[in-house]
Amino acid sequence: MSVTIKDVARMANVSVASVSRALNGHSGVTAETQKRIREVAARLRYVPHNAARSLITRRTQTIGALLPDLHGAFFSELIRGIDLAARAHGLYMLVSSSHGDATEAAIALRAMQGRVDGLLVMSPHADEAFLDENLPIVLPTVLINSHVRSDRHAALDVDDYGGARIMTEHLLGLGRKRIAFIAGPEVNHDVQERCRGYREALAAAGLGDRVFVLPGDFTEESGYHAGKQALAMVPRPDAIFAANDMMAIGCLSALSEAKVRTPEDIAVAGFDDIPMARYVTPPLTTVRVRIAELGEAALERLVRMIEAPEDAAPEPRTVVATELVVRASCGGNGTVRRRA
Amino acid sequence: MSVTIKDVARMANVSVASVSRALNGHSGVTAETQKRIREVAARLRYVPHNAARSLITRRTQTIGALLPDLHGAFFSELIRGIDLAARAHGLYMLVSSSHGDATEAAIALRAMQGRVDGLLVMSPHADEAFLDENLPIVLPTVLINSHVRSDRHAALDVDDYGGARIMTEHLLGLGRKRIAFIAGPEVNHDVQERCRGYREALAAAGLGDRVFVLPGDFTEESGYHAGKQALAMVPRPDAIFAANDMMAIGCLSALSEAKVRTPEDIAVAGFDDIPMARYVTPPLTTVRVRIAELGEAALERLVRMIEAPEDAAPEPRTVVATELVVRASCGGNGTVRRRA
DNA sequence: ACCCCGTATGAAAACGTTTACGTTCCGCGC
DNA sequence: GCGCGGAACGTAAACGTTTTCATACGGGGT
Repeated sequence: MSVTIKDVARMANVSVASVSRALNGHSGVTAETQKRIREVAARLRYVPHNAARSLITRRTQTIGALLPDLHGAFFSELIRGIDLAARAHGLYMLVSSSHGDATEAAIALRAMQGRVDGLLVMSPHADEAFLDENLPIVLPTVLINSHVRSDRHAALDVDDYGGARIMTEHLLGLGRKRIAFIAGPEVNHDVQERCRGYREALAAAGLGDRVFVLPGDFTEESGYHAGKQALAMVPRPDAIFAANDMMAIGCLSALSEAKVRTPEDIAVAGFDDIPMARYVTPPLTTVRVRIAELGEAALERLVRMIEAPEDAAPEPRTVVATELVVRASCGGNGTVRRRA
Repeated sequence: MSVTIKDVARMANVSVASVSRALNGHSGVTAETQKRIREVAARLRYVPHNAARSLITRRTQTIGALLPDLHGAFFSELIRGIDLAARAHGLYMLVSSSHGDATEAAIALRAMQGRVDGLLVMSPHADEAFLDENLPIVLPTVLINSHVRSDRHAALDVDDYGGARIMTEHLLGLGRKRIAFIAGPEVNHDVQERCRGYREALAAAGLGDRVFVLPGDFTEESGYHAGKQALAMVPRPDAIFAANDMMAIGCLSALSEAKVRTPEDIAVAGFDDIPMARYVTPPLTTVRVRIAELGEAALERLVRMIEAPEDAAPEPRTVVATELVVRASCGGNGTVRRRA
């Protein structure tokens, strides 16, 4: 059996109330009593039972993170950013991921009830109705990269559109005229925005009839296949812009296999700037997303919501900047251009 | 205010006991009563308060993971493995990381009290005394890659020694005679074991006097510097074995910068088989550690401990296998050799 | 008709905290 | 000397569950 506050109280010849006060640093207890209680607590190795505490205080010092998956560099970085910021606020992080379908996500969401002070949600299933159905009342929630536009939940997005647009413009600026785009999973909100950036950049350049979208699913293999497809096109594209880095890397393999030179014959660009992007041959031009910062920003936002009184004005939807990272795969010179 | 079990009971004209029974699928409640209660609960969007529940059941359906850091592919994979297995058991994962010193780790450890059913610990600070001091009584605990040898806690290790030894033997088998080793942080248990594997393989080959250990700290930069140092040695090594992949990659940069050919002049090998290893030029020969499997195995072990009755015999210390992955950086041909 | 037993249900205790509210006591000003 | 105020401390309620125990009820065996 675990040692409880009662044991400490008995040993120190005080009431449980005094123990609670002493250990939490509240007033109403003599310095010497406090000292005595602290000593007894330390001797007994007393550690308060958090479930009991949060039952009464309605605080758990924990935030929940609902993620679709944990695969790859993106989530790794996201979690790291969240954890970093959480730690700074003395918060812990309850992680739940890999829910393939909405039912699983719903179960996970409900399991968070009474365990967390707030929620960070990044899930393709998290639409408005889903949240209403499963989210108990007023749990502060921040949506990350969600297509949901609600004024009841805060939202934080990556500037996918801006990043894709500036990349497309960069390729156009290098003189490329036939730019193909490798898309990702259709349901993915980021993909849609990236694709939109690509389309609109072309349209703005008067090349609206040169939109070539190849299918992909974010995996290296799909990028490889898309690369093959691009090679089969007549006339061939002179640039390929993939919706993420892994597909761009797969595409590079397809090109080098076909002895097509990068960037001379076909320029290649990706999106995300995963660590690997610097190390492939040739180094990959891409759009950097400061993922850890995204996580940090999301958590900071959540903390503000948790601490804010009811009446607090809802903050506007926040957009996290992306930046263009030019490397050899598109014939650039290695500069980084930041974009708001 | 949140809707509680009492609200459901009142609305359904039953007692809270019946609601509890109905919702938890216990016997002692008519099928039709159960149905009615379920309907009311759904209508009111009732979600049980987990803190209250675990206060009485002494179960939280949560395991804690105490990690030193979240940086890099290793922890990403580890967490993924843990999460995967946890999800299969209906468990959630409370993550705490980045505790720079023992004090922070202790705070994190204590904060887990009453929040988790078991603990996965991977921390350089987690020695026997530390655990005794801060770990409340009988919380089931699995130590990952720890140097602590205790029969009170379960332990799970990567076969660092075996992996390093087989890699060194492989390099020797290719005819390399002067093999340098780039070490990692001194306190790191894995590093020590890897270094031991390297030393003993050399000793077994009668090359005990050709042990060259260069300092490193697991970062790419330190690998780069170690590469420079290796180049300055007379006579030069004909192979460099880095204690992890990132240092091997940094080393590759140093060599290519100095126009030294890999593998013709100097073979290079790493350890971990991070995703990037396949993509660098030349692709990196390395020792694969199935990190996700390590995480899964650790969690499975923990689950067994949680479910096991007190009297259960302690399982022996488990070692997770590594395998040799031969790629171009040491002149191999791309095979994988498994090792128990 | 009566007893008994199993089943459905309710009342209440318990889990370990925090905190509102009393109570005691001491010192101070009149 | 007396009342009064405030500090120190204790008592007990509250948080939302689960579970033990008691109770009511209905039916079958005698």
